Amino acid sequence: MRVRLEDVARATGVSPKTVSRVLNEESSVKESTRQKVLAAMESMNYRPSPAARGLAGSRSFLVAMLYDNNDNPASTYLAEIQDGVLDACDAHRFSMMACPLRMRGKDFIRRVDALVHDHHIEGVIVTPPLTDHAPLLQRLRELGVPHASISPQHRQGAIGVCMDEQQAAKALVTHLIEQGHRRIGHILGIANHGASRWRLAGYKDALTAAGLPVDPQYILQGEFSFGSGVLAARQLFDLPEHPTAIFAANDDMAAGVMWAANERGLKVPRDLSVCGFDDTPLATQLWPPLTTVRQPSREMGKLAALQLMDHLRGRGHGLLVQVPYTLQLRESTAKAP
Amino acid sequence: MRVRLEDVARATGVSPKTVSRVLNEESSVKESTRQKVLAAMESMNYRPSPAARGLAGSRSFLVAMLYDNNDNPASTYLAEIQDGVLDACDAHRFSMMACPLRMRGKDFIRRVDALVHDHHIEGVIVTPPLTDHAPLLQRLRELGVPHASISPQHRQGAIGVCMDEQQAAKALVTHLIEQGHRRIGHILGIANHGASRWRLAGYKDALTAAGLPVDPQYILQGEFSFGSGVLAARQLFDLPEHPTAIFAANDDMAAGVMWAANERGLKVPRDLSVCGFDDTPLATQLWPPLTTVRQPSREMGKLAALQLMDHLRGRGHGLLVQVPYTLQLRESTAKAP
DNA sequence: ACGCAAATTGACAGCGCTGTCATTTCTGTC
DNA sequence: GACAGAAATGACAGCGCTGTCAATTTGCGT
Repeated sequence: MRVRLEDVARATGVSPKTVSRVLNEESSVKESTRQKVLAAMESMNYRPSPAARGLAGSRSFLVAMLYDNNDNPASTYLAEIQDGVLDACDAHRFSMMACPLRMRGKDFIRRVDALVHDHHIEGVIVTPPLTDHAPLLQRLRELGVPHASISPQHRQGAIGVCMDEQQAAKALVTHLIEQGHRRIGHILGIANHGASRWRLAGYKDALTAAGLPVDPQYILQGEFSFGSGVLAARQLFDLPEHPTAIFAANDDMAAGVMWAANERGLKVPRDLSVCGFDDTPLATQLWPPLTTVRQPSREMGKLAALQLMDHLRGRGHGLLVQVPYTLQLRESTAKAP
Repeated sequence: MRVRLEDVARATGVSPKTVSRVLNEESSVKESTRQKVLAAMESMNYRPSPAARGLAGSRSFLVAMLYDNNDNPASTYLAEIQDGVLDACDAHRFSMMACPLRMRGKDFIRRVDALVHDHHIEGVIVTPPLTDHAPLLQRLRELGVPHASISPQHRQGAIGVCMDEQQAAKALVTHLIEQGHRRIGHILGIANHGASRWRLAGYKDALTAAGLPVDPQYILQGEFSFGSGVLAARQLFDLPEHPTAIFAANDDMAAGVMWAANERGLKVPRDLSVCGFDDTPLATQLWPPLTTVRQPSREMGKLAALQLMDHLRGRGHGLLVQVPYTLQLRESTAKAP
């Protein structure tokens, strides 16, 4: 009923083991044999059984994408990454399992153990903020499961993909300065997230490079959410000399800033320039459209998955590739009033 | 190295087969034996190997979530559904694979075949607009793979979850009418999507119930995207007697309407009331916040998955459960000018 | 043509579980 | 207390593939 490896072997006149070798792209198969087998597989529409492969060998052709759905950055971000990962997996005949994790208690590690143990997961894609969760990385190492990270903070020896967020933030704030802004507010993301750090660092770099002071009262804590953007913006507006521009560490908070500005009767960009980071769909759905930095999440997911699979296949050592950012200058920023 | 079923059997003093029976919750096991085995499993921290179970038996404890990532409704919608599905799977020791499908050509069906064949997928969660893709459903039937649908159009005998979108839309538009609006525009979603039909039907119902005419010039085609909302809104504004309220078939298009209103210098809600549908995060990130209908996507994903798994376990026949909607009246709607 | 190392290929067991069917142990009944 | 029939358990093969290691073929130098 099902075409088995043995059937292919019989049809080709070789042993099952040889077919297995072809299937697994082992090198010790004569090219002519390989071609014959490949042809037979094709014509018989043979599809190996992952269950059998998993049982017999060690491989499972399964990778897992780990994400934190509690301390969750915008869901579109993760959705795009997932899409990219699936895309790459597809191309390499891997399958992916999505695994939401809650970074709380020991249960967290248990889930990872269970996942790896039960499904023979071969590798893992780790997304922020899990990328720097020491116990997780530690456990993965113990389990011998390679992982590729997306935007990890510790890049030493990491494999995966990253972007120069600091440079991007600096470019963005520099743009504001060039527009004549001198009092520029910044709303931080969740503490300890790499994104928060890099974006703050870039903000400071830009100010310093322009000879402007870094004034702590213009830097407020946020947590990447729309609501936290609103709250922080209100505080900034309450300052005696309120900023003429605000750089929020992500688009959601920038949207919050614009919301708060509306509330105060401040017109964007006439009275206030606003910019964010990530270029989520939201950015172009706001009025006015938001100046931000495009982060190619989908592409990043794909690249990370490719790095991981290359590594698993033993080809290449697995690298941390860097993707370029793009400034998206839109109408939410303008010359200083 | 790994605790196997056999180990548990030895520890309990029964045959492997009996342990297997306990594992699979078969009924013909004496209660006292069952308890002993269960206790041993627990204390030995036994975890069955999905690969072996898949190979030997027919079960895989895997369900797939199928979605169309081309004709994609807002990604947050799918992300929330996925979260709900994963939640339910987790509770029933099932695993889930996310499967983006492109509804084009024969390749589409091939992918489904491959999925079911390769991974022994036991059941499928189908999301709109795949819920009414005849060839897909047909194939699933042929393959003998049960599926649960989320908001299917053909509810006859379907299992899954739905919401009375027509009633919800009617309630929403009725609210507009009560606010004094007489010229109410509607922007349609993608043709043939259930969501588009129901929301239009509800819109008409409300008008008719209030004795108002259904004027075709106020009903424009959209495609659920922000951009299509902008385009449709512009056309509505160009009408000699433009509407004082617009009901867009989803939040993204409603955001587009608000964008276009800004462009025209129309003040929402003073000059124009706008409402959407779905209550995506976007709804509260707009200024003013959007009046819409809350659709509990996460919950729906969870319920659909539960229905599917109940069905797979042979418990219950699998039902089409209906979830309640909630009107979210916010500041984007007000009395007619 | 002969010998030897390297390159290919194959035989066979077994991965951890479940299906099938046989066997044993209970029930309740007369 | 013996017996039919149901309830509970077990023996055994095998799911489709790969690891190990042995067997065979090939290529090449002399």
